Amino acid sequence: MPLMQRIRIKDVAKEAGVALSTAALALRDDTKLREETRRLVRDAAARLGYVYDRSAAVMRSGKSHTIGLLVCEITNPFYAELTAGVEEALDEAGFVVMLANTSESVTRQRRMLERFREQPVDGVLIMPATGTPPSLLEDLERWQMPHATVVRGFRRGAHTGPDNRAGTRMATEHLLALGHRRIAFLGGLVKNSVSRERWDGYFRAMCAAGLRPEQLFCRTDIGEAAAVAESLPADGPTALVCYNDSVAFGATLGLLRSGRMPGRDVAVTGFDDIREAAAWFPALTTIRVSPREIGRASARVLLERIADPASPPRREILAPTLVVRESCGAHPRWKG
Amino acid sequence: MPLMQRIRIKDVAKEAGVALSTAALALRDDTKLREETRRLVRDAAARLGYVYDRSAAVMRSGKSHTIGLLVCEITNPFYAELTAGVEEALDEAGFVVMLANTSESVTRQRRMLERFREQPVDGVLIMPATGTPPSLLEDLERWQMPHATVVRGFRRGAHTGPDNRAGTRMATEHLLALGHRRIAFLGGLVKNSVSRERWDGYFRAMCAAGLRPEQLFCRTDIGEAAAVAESLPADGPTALVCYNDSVAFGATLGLLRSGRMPGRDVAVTGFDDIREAAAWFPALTTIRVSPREIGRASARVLLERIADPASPPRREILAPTLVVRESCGAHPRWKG
DNA sequence: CGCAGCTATTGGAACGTTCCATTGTGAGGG
DNA sequence: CCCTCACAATGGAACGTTCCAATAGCTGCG
Repeated sequence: MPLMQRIRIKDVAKEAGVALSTAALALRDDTKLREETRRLVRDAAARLGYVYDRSAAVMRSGKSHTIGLLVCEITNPFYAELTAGVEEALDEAGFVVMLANTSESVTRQRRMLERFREQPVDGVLIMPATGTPPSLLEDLERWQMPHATVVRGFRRGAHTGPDNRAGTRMATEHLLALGHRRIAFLGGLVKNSVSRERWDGYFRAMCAAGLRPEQLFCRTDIGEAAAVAESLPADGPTALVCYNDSVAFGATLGLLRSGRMPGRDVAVTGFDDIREAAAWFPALTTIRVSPREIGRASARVLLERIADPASPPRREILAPTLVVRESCGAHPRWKG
Repeated sequence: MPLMQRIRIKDVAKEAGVALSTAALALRDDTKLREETRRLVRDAAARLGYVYDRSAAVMRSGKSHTIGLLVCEITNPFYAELTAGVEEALDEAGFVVMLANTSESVTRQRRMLERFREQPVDGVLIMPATGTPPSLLEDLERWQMPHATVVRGFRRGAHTGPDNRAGTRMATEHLLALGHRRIAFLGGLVKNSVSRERWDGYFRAMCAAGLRPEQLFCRTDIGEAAAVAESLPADGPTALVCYNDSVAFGATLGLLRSGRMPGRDVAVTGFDDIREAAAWFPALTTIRVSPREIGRASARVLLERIADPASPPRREILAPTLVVRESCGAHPRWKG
C-alpha cells in the first residue's frame, strides 16, 4: 500500500492555484468567494483526497463542536434511549458526543468532568449521579463551562426533564377513578430529585382524595421490587404506583410468583414507558415521558446555552401522558 | 465573577521561574527533570489554576487518546452494556469515547465514519449495522484508520465477540439431554454474521443428533417473538432455542398469552444473559456471553492495534457458558 | 481622471502544545 | 587541567487550521 502522507489545505491551494487562505475559505464554502473559485478548490480537494483536520480547527478557533455527556447509568434502558436522543439531535446540529458513563459514582463523575475540562468540549450535558452535591453547578460556572442537567436536576441552572409530579399524580388519580382506595407507592429507596418528585405527585393526589399515602421502599431493581411485591399481605394495597417501569416489572413478577395476577388482583402502574412496557405481560399501564424526546430537548437547551452563555438558563419540563394498558385492570381483558 | 483568561504553560513557566519547555516536561512528570523542579512547576500550576489544553496537544502530537465507537443500536440493552464495558476499559487506559449510534443505518454509519476521519480519533470500534458491506474494511485500511469490529464481524480484521456457534450448540445439546426432540430455532429474520453463526450452532447440534432443524423466523423484537410463540400449534416444537434473550422474553410472553407455561409446557432458552434474564418469570435459561467483558476485551484489542498498527490483527472469541434457570424446564420448580 | 467603495483574494500571525536539537553544568577520568 | 559524559534545562520550530488586516482589481461617480 502506498504510504501517502496527509494532504493539507496548503496542498489543495497549490493544486488549485490559489492562496492558502482562499482555499480555506472555499472549503468552508464561504460566499465571499466566487462560486467558480469555490468549485475550483473543491475539485482540487477531491482530486487529492483532502480530509479536513478538525484538531487544528479546534485549537485555533476554540470551538470543538463536541459536547461531553455524563450518563448516570447507560445500562438502564431509559437512559440508553435518552442517550440515543441526545446523540441524534446533536448530530443533526453538527455536534458529536463524548460519552462518559458514571455508573452512579460521584467520584467517577468528578473525574470525567475534570477530563472534559481539558478535553476540548463546548459544553456538558449531565444526568447527575445519585448523591451529587448542588455545588457542582458552582464549579461548572466557575470553570465557565456551558452546561445543562437532564432528568435529575437542581433548583437552578439549565434543565430538561419530565414533569414527575404530574406523572404520578395522573397515575394515582387514574387508580382512584378505577375505585382503588388502598394505593401504595413502590420504590424511591434512593433519594434524588426524581424520586422525591414522583413520591410527591402520588402523595398530593392521595391527600387530595383524603386517603393515607403509604410508601413501600425498594431500590430501582427488578429483583428487589419483585421481593417486596411477592411478600405483600392479602389485606395490603390493591394498587401499586411504581417509581418506574423497572420497579413495575419487578412488582408484576413478584405478584405472579405469589399467585396473584397483576391487573386483576393488584393493579400496577409504571413510569417512563420504556420499550418493554407495551410487550410486557400483562401490558404495563404507565406514564409516558419519551426519553428520546427528553434527550433531544436537552441537546437543544445546551446548544442554546453554548450559543449564548449570557442568556438566562432555560428549564424545559415536558408533560407526560398516561398510557392505559392492562396492568392497572382498566383493560377489557379483566372486565366481567 | 472575575472573567479570568485561560492560564497556559507559558504562564506557569513564568510563575515557576523556568523555561516553557521545562514547565511542559514537568507537567508531564518527565523523569528527565529533577523531582524538585517538577514540584516547583506543579505548585505553580496549582497556584494559577492551570488546566491542560488537550486540543493543542492533539494537534501537535497527532494523538488524541480518543476513539470513535459506532454502536448499531444503543437502546438494545446488550449493546448498552457492551458500550459501558468499552467506555470503562478505555477510561482506565486514559482514552475517551466518541459515541455514534447508527440505529442499524448503513448510511448513518458511513456518515459517522467520515466524520471520525476528520475528527481526531486514534481508532474506531465498530459494531457494524446490519447490511454493512465487507468493503468497509478496505476503506478503513486505505484511510489507515486503526479499527476493530465487535460482536458482528467479517472474515478478517481485528475482532472481538462471543463464540455464537458454541453457544447455540450448548443450548441445543442441553435441551436434547432433557429429552426434547422437536426443537425449533426462533429468530434470525435479519441476516448478519451473528444470526448465521447462532443458527449454525443449533443446526449442527440437531444434525449431529439426527434430528430435523426448523427455523421460526422473527425479528429481534419482543412483540414479534411473542406473536410467533402465541400462535404455535399444540403439536409444534416442545422447545425453542431463541436467537437472543429479547426473543426469548417475547417467546415466554407469547406462550403465557396462549395459556402455556414456559419451562413446563414448552422449554425456552435465550442467548446473551442480559440483566433481566435472571429476574424474568420464569427465570431464563440462557447462554451467558457477558457483553461488558466483550466490550472490555474489544477495547484492549483496538488499543493494541493503535499501539502497533503493523501487527497482525487479533481475533478474540470469548467462550460462552450455559446458565440453567427455569425456562428450560430443568429446574426443580417443574419437577414431579 | 482620480478616488471612494465595493468585491475577490491574499499574507501572515496566532492558537498552546510537543518534539528535537542545543546549551549549560558539574563530576569523573586520563 | 582539560576533555568527555551524563544530566538538567532551554530555545525555537512545527502541527494545520482560523482570523484579521491588507491588497488588488474593478465600477461608478463627481
